[in-house]
Amino acid sequence: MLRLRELADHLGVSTATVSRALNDKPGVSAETRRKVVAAAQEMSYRPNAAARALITATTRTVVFAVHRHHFPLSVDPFYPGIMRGLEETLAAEHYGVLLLTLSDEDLRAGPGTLPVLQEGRADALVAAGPDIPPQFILAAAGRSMPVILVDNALRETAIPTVTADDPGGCRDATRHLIDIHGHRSIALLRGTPGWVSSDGRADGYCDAMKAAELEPRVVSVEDTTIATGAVALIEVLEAWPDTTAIVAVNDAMAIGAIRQAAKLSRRVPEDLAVVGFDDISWAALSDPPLTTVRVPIVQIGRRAGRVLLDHFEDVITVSSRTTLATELIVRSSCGCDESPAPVMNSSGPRRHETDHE
Amino acid sequence: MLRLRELADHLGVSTATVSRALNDKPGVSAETRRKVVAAAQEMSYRPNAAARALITATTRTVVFAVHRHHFPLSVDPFYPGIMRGLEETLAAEHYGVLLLTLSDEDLRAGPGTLPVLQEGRADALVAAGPDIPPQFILAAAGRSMPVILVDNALRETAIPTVTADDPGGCRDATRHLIDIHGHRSIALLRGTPGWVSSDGRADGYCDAMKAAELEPRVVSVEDTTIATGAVALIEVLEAWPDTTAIVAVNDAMAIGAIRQAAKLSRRVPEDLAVVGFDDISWAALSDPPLTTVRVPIVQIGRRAGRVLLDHFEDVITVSSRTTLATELIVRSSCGCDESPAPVMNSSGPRRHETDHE
DNA sequence: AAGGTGTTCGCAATCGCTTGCGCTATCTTT
DNA sequence: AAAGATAGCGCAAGCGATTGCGAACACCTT
Repeated sequence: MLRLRELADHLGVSTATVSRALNDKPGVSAETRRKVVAAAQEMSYRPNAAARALITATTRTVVFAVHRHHFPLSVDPFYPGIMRGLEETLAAEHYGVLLLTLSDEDLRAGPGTLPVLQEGRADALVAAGPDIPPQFILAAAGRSMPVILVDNALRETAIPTVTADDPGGCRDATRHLIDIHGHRSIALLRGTPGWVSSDGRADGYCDAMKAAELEPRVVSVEDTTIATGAVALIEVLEAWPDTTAIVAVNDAMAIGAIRQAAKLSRRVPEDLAVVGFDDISWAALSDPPLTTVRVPIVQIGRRAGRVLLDHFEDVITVSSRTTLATELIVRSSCGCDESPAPVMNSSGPRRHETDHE
Repeated sequence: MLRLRELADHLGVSTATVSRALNDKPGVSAETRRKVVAAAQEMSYRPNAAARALITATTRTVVFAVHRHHFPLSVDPFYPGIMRGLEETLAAEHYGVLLLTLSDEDLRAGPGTLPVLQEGRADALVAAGPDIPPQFILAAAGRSMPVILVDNALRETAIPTVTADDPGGCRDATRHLIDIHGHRSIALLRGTPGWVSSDGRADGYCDAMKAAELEPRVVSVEDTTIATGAVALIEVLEAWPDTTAIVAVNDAMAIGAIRQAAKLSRRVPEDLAVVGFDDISWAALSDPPLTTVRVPIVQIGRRAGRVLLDHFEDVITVSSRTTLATELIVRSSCGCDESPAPVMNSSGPRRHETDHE
């Protein structure tokens, strides 16, 4: 491998000059800079990352951390999609993304035991998903490593966050059932409380119901899978037999509900309208095709990347909580015969952010 | 951050001794070693990765490269699953895994333009998938960076490889249709020729057919999606209307075929038996549930990790081509009413490998 | 003509760790 | 008892980049 020294000797200048020329630092004449850049290009010189990292204390690497059981999710490549978005935008600036899958053990032991986070191998941590415990996140943030959360949020902290507009998306979906199809008896199938996405979606449902002066009907179950979706539907129909429409906090539960409805010989959407959330790839392929709320998975990752790049560029940000718009994807499981043009989330793209300096 | 120097001063020994003690190098008494290790633990000392990398010319990092459009695949988290397996086993030895998603442009330009591969930021490259062009792989391997291929292979090279037993799996699936269900008119739905997985699976199908003295019926289409599966089925039925069973090279095509069969009012499995390949999460959920061949996704990644670790441990390997066993998962789309115990791939786990030294 | 200002560039220190080599003390051998 | 072998440890030289500081030079200003 060609070293800086050799390039400098070849040009008859000092390493200092070459370094400054290549890094766009002042103190080099335009003429010299041109020559240096040309020679570097010509001889295909690449700076050694380790040497640079040693002195700049910066690695151009960020860690993407996610619960091991959720990468990928059994049913959907949600976090891989986010990671890909992150990698796309960071790679453009020559940053790399390290994957770190966390076992339950790791989460209990905290970030102190993870070499990747401890040996100065990364400049920042992107923690994905609501099941990374706050104490883990705070411990990582405490070690003066920038942390940013995706598909998660922590109240009472200044930790930057990128999420989808869960409340808005679920509000739109619920409203669609109320306004377009005239449903009055709409139940929510939700998962584990405490997860920000589930909570946000539940809030959106309740908002829409209350705005229409309807009584919310909520069933909570552990986990948000096809199996629990089926169970939740049974509970709903026992508690409120007159229910005509279902909002599920994710597509897996919605599909579970649809399958359970078939077993109970309730036709979807004639007897029971169903809408989901996420727009996983199989939503379009279920029978009937599932009306759902698309979350901009890759864009979440991209935006997280942008936030980080701003941070590295010394754009000092006091607080940064980004919410990305969702999109209602209308298919036939809600009773719409043919798909009209997609309806944008009424709240539109939003970014709550306070930039300073 | 605590430096080696400070630890050494604290103990009243030299940095050399501390370094040797911590790295299990000879030249330190058991007693001193004990003390050093204890103090390091106590003061939670972590070596600086950059400094170490600079002198050892080794980074404890490997790159996982995959085509950007395939991470994740639209329908299935195949490569994320492999990456997770890779990360799991490498993390145990304190190695990190960098994700690199390659655009078509990157693939054309070659590895020379990618900072992550050029700046000495990684010790090895794991290239995933059949659509990374040979020239790209060879160029990367040429730069004295170890390369290993997963879900791909290159003839006439010594590049280590980890793949699933595609021929074996497809042979088993085909045999199942012949031996258990007595089918004689079995067609193969296959995708783009040249992709090792597709080719291997097609070979396995042909082998089984020839062994039973049956005429192969093969339809090739571009791409292996639900849509092309449907198209391929139409072609099959036009060419051979008496076909009673279908082998598809992946589950997406199989599901496409099942859906198309429904449109043509052929019942599955009564009029047409269908088997797929991959066992994606939705195979069990399709209607009818899909008989398919499970490929050990995460294990492929794990094995790739092991091969790399061996390499880093200076286990010199002349050639290494690992084939992992698949498993036939019998569900009702092939005509089996209830699922018997899963049938192991008859070829069993195999590893063609020549270790030297 | 002397001094001031500004630009361009090189010297050398530094980042935190590893490791070859040499020194000392202890142990074994003849 | 002298000489050689061995083990344990420290000194100091790197690894390949970045960067503060001063030197050299050109160009103005008084």
